[in-house]
Amino acid sequence: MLQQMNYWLMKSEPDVFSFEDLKACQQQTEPWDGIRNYQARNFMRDAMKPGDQVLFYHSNTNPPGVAGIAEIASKAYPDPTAFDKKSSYYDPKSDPENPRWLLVDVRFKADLKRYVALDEIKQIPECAAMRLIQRGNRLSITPVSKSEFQAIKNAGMRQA
DNA sequence: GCCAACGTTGGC
DNA sequence: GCCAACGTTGGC
Repeated sequence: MLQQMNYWLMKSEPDVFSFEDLKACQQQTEPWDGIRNYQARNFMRDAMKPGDQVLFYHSNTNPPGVAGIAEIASKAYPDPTAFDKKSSYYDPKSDPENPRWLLVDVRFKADLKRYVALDEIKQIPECAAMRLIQRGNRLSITPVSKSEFQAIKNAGMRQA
């Protein structure tokens, strides 16, 4: 049975974990830990599936933008950093018997020929409704439509 | 580094 | 259950 594929945009600060870092561990998967927002968690828990495609977005950098394509490599499972007192993601209110925070594994999927900066995304007509470009958006994981995903991927595959 | 926007917390 | 205070995000 052919399962419907979903598309996502996931933000990361490249100083912390960049697309190049993900690519460097190409054979392995990377746990997307530290998500401490219920909406983002619920997307992972309720809608993400292995094989879903991801726009890997660099935030808090100049310029912000989509750096490459990743893919979801696992279903959601408890985020161990929530129980690690030494982790900056430690959450004393997360009960190991009933974990509050989840993560998914992510892996490198494909390079783009070039970076697609936020300024350019704002100019793409297909992307006008994206949550990313709405004022005040802070959500680090957002669903994107197939046409939004394709429009950004196509832009990144065109030569600069 | 600034600051607007947003989510969460906790007193009441 | 309201809402002010607070901490965080992220573009600029």
